[in-house]
Amino acid sequence: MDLGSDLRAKGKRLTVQRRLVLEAVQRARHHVTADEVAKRVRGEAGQIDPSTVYRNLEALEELGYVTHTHLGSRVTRWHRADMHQHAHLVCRSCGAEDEVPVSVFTGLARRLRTSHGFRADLAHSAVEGICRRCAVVQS
Amino acid sequence: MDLGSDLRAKGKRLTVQRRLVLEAVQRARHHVTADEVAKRVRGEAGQIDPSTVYRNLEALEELGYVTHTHLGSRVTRWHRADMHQHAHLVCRSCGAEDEVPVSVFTGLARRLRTSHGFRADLAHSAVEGICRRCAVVQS
DNA sequence: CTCACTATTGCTATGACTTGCGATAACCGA
DNA sequence: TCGGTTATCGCAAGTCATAGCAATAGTGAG
Ligand SMILES: [Mn+2]
Ligand SMILES: [Mn+2]
Ligand SMILES: [Zn+2]
Ligand SMILES: [Zn+2]
Repeated sequence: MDLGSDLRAKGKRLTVQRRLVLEAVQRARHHVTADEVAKRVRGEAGQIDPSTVYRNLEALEELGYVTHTHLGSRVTRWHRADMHQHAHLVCRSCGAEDEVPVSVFTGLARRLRTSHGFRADLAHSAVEGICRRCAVVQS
Repeated sequence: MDLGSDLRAKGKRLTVQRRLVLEAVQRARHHVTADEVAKRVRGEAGQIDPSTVYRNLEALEELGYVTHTHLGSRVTRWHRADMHQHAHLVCRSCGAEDEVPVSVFTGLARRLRTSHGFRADLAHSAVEGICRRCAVVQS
């Protein structure tokens, strides 16, 4: 299915801004912030309002074209939904980011599923903690 | 040790605002937002600036008097540090919150510790996902 | 008790969103 | 192709949290 049909099937519309926002996320190699998406769109086409970017990212997420994750800072990161999944470890002390495969979480995910009926998305928010290097220094 | 000595031992000072913020968190039965702390302080004493509340919560956290966690809505919740630990499950669809004992996470925590040297604080951010009831409805 | 030092306060500004609203433009049916 | 319906847009205003700065007030020394 193409974007236009997908959108209209949900009573939504394919606007130029929406298409540009999706293309900006898809062209990005890694996760991007909403502000970076806006800058990319402005470089490609004309002006676009920040609120339009936010609303379109949300709409595209509902359709399953993009997703977002939360890393340590207060900014949300967006990326195409078909990218390989991985979780993040963020050090509370030095801010270092590390990636781990989602397979590390499958055990816990299954446990939450069976004991609470809860389908957890454990890669959605970064795991905070103390990294190896900072642990050594502090002790 | 009392609050004043604890603070001065770290080169910090015991101000009226700081004491009021701590008392507000301690009197609360559950976790409270910074804004709720501000309201409580204003009810008890006079005016207090939001930024002062935020800075004092942070200072009291460094001393180990309070902690914070992140629930679904991106709002930070504060509570006294000596409360019993538990993690949160938040449903992405209906917003329902559920509590689970931290013991559910010890296996994963140990694994991250041995394989990455990372001391994870898995109860710090709520786990997002789909709750049992919403999973049934959607399928 | 008095005073100098400086941590902390209140206020203002900035950042990252979020929301309400009137104007615009997709979309669909005739 | 045209016109009405209404999703979406841009803009203004509001929220939560953080940061810079001058005025204020804990603190410890004398
Ligand atoms: Mn999220
Ligand atoms: Mn946090
Ligand atoms: Zn670190
Ligand atoms: Zn639910």
